Order: sequence, then C-alpha cells, then structure tokens
Amino acid sequence: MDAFFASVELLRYPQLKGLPVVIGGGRRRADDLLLQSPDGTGPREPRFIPVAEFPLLKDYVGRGVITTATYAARQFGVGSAMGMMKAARLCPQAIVLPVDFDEVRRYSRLFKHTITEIAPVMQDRGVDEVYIDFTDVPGGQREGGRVLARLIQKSIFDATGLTCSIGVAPNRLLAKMASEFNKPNGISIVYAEDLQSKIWPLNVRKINGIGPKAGEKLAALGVHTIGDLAAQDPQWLMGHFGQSTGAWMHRVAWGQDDSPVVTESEPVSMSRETTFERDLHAVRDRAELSRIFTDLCQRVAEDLQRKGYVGKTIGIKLRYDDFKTATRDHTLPTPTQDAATIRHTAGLCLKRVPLERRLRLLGVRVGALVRLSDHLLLGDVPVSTTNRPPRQPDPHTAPLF
DNA sequence: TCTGGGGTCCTAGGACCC
DNA sequence: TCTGGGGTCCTAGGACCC
Repeated sequence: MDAFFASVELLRYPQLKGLPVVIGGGRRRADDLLLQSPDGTGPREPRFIPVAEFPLLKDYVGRGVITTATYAARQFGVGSAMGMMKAARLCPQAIVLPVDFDEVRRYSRLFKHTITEIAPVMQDRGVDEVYIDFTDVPGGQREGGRVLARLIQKSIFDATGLTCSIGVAPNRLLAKMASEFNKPNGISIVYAEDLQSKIWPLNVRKINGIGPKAGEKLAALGVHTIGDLAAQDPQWLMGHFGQSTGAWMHRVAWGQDDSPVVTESEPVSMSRETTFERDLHAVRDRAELSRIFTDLCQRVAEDLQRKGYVGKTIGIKLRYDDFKTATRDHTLPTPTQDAATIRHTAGLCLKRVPLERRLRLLGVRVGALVRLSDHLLLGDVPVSTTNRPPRQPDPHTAPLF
C-alpha cells in the first residue's frame, strides 16, 4: 500500500492532499493537542499546525518517530523511522498527525479481504503489505500478470479509495523488488530474463534480508550492486558471512528464491513495550516503573486471552539511556496467560539484570506460545523436562553404561 | 539530532540426557 | 583422571522487517 498510514488520514482530511504530512509522533499529549476542538466542547477536530509552530515541540512529539510520510514530505528528505525532532528541522511546514491504529487496521482488513476475493493464496506481511501467489488464478498469466494486477489495484481502490503498487515476478524475492519500481500506484513486471538489466544494477540493500549491517559489510568488501554480489565466488561469500548466509546471498543475487507463499501461520510470541517520556531510574523512579511494568504485563495477558494463546517463556526487555538493550527470560513448567503469573515471573527476570543505568524502555514478552485449546486438549500436562515420563531404554541404541 | 512498537529468525554457548 | 558423540531445550543477543 502506498504511504499507507498517511493515505488513511488523507481519506479523512482530503484538504491535506498534496501537503507534506507526517504520521507518527508518539505521546498522548500530541493526540490531545491535535484532536481538541478549539473551545474544547465541539467535535474533536485536528488542528493542522505545521510541526515547527508547535509550542513546546519536544514535549509534544517527544521521542516519537515517523511511521509514514506523504510523498510531498519525502521531497524534504523526511522518511519512516526518522525521529520527529529531526523531521521538524528538515521540513518545518509538515503537518503532524498521530497514528489511528483502529482505522489503519480496519483498512488493512478491507484491502486484504478484497485481494483474497480475487486471489485466495495470500500471505500477510504486516498491515500494509502482502504476497500473492496467483499462479492458479484464472487469467493470472495474461500479459505477464498485468491484467490481474490491474484488477486488484482497481478493486482495492473501489473498496477503500487507497492506491497500492504491485510487482509481478516468478518468485517472492523478485516480486518484492519489482513492487518498488513504479511507486506510487504502479505495476511492474519482472521476468526471469530481466535479472541482468533490472536487478543487477540495484544496490544490495534492495534485497529483502540485507539490512544496514550486511549492507555496510558488503560495501567495505567492495560489493555494492546486486550484480557485484552475483559475481562473487560462493565460497568467498561463505567465508565472510558464514555457510548459510553466504550461500543465500549468492542465490538471491542470481534471482533464485523458492520460498512458498504461506497463507497461515501461528504466532510465536506476543509482547508489549514502552519508551518513557524521560529516562527512569530503578531506585529513584521505582513506583512509576513498577506501575508501568504491571500495566505491560496486564496488557500482554489481555492480548493472549483475547487471541486464545498461552505461553511458557516469560521475558523482559530493557533499553538503557545509552540505547543498549538487555533481555532476560524464564521458562515456566506450564504455559500461562495469567497477568499475575506473568508479572511475578517477569519480576524474577528483572532481578537478574543490571539496574545501575537509567532506563528509557521497558518491555514484557510471552513466547513459546500454544493455542489455549490445544493446551487444554493435552490435559493441562506441564510441558517441561521435569515431569516427562521416564523413557524406556531401547536395547538397540542404549549406551553400554 | 538522537533513535517507536510489534514481530520473526538465527547463532552460540551451556545444561542435560542417552 | 581424562575422554566420545549425538540430541533437545534454554538463554542472550542481534539482524532484519513492516
């Protein structure tokens, strides 16, 4: 989806069309400022104040980052994941709006439903992105897929008023890269034989899975484009990046990817975390931290209960004022979705982590999830090594002593 | 200029078992 | 007293993605 979060807001406030708008920010106080009617009584209307004219800017956008910027805002070098304070400097006239998660989720469901009505084999990749395997959709091969891509674009626009960009290719790897060739509201078809002309000139960072670290390491080795990568000896790549990553790099540089489009998957973990308005100290701000900690546990527990999961690995995450992160976890004999159990176990984890530095973030995670219904089917048997039934020795494999 | 929140997957060492 | 070779699970950190 094109500039998804921002586009959703533009549907509501069409008067902002064409203006630099950034979505994000972070603090509730920003919402209050933006969504208050001027006299505080009427309907809550956003006040479209350029970010630079915010009184006490830092208090309002705080530690927030940009989730999405409109294409007009991107002209100023503003982009997702950038801190709001920096964005305000680069583009002082930008209008800032908070994310409306409910509305974003509603449009996300709507566009995905529209797609599955046409092409049922769809994989979720977050709120604003999907993979579609339309190999077996009638008419899917016409004009290399362009006809179906156009139909999907039109159907989504009719249902939501939103535009998207579609890449069509023989596999997911190439389709993902193709989807960026013609943004916004574009379609791009990449055939296997286009590898050399369309893919090899791109920077290695365009490969899904090569991020800042690998990109930098490759650059230091003189490998900049995907073509450069394809030219490397696989053994050399494995020497620098390990067996598995090295071999993978070689394959993707040659456009090879046989990963299937997976339509269903089970969650592995659920978590809640929060960055504080100011750094907090474990001793001096004990009461406040404790309140936040309990609240995070409560919210994870609610998420688990609402979605019907239990998990046995309880973990915490801390981020210190120097931005370094620490995690601790503890695995229970029996999976849980109970807030008090999570709070108690997370409390034990907290005792094992250094607390001298001030903290900027605290998070709580529950992993090793299983569906509550599946867990109950097993008769509530603790999933643990401690009370596994003793195994009968197999005479063929039993050790001699 | 400081850097969100929610995820997945991988690696590596150690405990423990046979 | 020192020495195998599997295998699984747990834990901590980190890369990466949307």
